[in-house]
Amino acid sequence: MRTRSHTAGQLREENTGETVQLCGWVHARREQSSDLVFIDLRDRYGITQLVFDSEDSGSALPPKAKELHLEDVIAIRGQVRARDKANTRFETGAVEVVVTELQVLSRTANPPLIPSDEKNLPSEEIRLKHRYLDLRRPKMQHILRTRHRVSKCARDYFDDHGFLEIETPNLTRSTPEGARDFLVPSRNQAGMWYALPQSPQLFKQILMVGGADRYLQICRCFRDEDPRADRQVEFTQIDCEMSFVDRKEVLAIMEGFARTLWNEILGVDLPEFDQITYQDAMDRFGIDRPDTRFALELVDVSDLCATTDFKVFTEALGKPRGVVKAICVPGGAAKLTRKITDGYSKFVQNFGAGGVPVTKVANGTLEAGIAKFVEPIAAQLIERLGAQDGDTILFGADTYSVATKALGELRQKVARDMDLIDESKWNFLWVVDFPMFEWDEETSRFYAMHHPFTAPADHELERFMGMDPSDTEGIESIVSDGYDMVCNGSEIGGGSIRIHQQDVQKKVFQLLGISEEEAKLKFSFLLDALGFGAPPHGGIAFGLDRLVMHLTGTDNIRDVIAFPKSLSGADLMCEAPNVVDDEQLTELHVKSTAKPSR
RNA sequence: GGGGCGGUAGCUCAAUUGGUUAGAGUUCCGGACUGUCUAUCCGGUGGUUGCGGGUUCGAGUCCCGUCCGCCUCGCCA
Repeated sequence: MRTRSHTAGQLREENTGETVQLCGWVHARREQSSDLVFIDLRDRYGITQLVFDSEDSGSALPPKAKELHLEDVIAIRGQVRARDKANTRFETGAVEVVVTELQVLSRTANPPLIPSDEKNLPSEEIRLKHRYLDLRRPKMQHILRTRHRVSKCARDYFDDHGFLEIETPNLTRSTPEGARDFLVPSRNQAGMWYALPQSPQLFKQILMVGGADRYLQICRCFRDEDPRADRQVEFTQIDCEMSFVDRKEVLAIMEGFARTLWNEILGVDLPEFDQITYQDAMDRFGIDRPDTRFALELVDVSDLCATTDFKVFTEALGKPRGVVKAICVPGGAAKLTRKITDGYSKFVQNFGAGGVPVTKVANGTLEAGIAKFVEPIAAQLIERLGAQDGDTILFGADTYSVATKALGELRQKVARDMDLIDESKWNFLWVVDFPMFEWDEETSRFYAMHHPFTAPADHELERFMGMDPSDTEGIESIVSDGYDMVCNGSEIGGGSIRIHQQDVQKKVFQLLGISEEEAKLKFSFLLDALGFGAPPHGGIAFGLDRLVMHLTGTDNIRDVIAFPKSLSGADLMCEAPNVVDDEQLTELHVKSTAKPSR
């Protein structure tokens, strides 16, 4: 007995009287007496109650049932019977199966994780180590199923729109820029290395040159950087690219995908996505992926504060690109205690700011905190912020980038503290008009904000091609044709219209300080391809893991990956990474320089 | 690489100011009970307090080091 006639989620009242055969795990055991035992049988499809009853079956089955442990694997034969009182927790709750035959297919040791115990979820360390037990939990089964449905929805939607699914290599070459690569030594070519792809970016562009026209791939990407709650070293993209399109057309297709997905999985009809420019997002929200489920917008009050004698403000405004910005927190006076706002000062220090000057609105003017310093501009501040009695005003004063970033992060923290986030909302938006380049202080050079293959916006092309590499202000101001899809403050997709002209691509390399020789050495395949008739093209990559996180309501990326890695990049179940034999290393022409400590 | 939190029974947690034999729930083991719903009731087993040092009459508790997990800054074109 190792096959089944039905799954554990299948039986209904109309099956009453049928003789059935079921297989699965012992989810719960309720021993009513030595002659009456209930077992909840679980498989991927659901849970069915089994009854072992000596009166009904006339057999000695109940004593055998008593020997069953949670998570034993069993097969049973029995008769479906309607129940007097249905159990509404299970889809099969209207019936039960009176067992006449029982076979234990597999015993279990005392498990460190009990899938039916929803109250005492073991530590994540144990969940990861015994992943096969964790995956049995109904919640994890739901996530796995949702992830499958998202992949299927992507394939169906893009197939409907003419996209071809095409695979690209996982063993590829390392290219400069971007994240740290995972490397694979070559056996055949001593001293040479493959790199695992950070994304199939160049391959998908070359597929466009190859005439694929519309491409889709659900592909694994690898970036050897420290993980976060929403980031893994190994993650999955829904990667798309289209030929002969402009930004408008790409956004329409991709927005259509997100809308289809949310409808398919959640039954939610999303409204048309808002668009916001990068500059606007930074000015108003202090972040390039604003969460618009709440207001608390950043307001520039530099001009007002310049007239005060408050040293924190005047010193900030004396810096290059110095600003003073403020957030008005409605009703903050009652909830944001001195202790909390002191904590905010500490919080923003994580982002390089000195602290958070605070004041409150009362009786139509400002009181407490830095009120005495801003007294002369109190009326104007209140008016510009639209503040009312009982509000708290939080300031950020520093260079534009520091003040903006600190207040942007603070804005989100305050929203959580004040419970201002409506969790039922789905606020999607496109962030557009990113800068092409970003200055890096440490290395004193420009980097591509998105990646070096992003095209300048159409109206910028002439200015871009004439740009002098020494004109840092000019370079910084060039707007690209890149875009991000943002959902509730989380970036779920990003892409751009790509460069399809060789001379434009060469100009990007020039402005990035990549010499012609280096460009030829590292990117000749791309430059060559662009020289043989490349169609205008653009695309996007969605973070599949993050989409599933949103659709299943988890804030932990490990929950949506069957076999995820810990923060140190370890697979706690199979214990990767691990040592290898010396012979393997020799064959690969590799010698470790690690100290033999462990 | 930096900052923070955590590691005590198979699992989830507790243990006062450093002080008696490290407790409870659950799993597991044994028993009672014929309609349970993660059943209930009675009894029992179960501990290298992550690991290594140190301080002390005495350390789960304090100190130093180290490993692991989580959150986070840097990083993530």
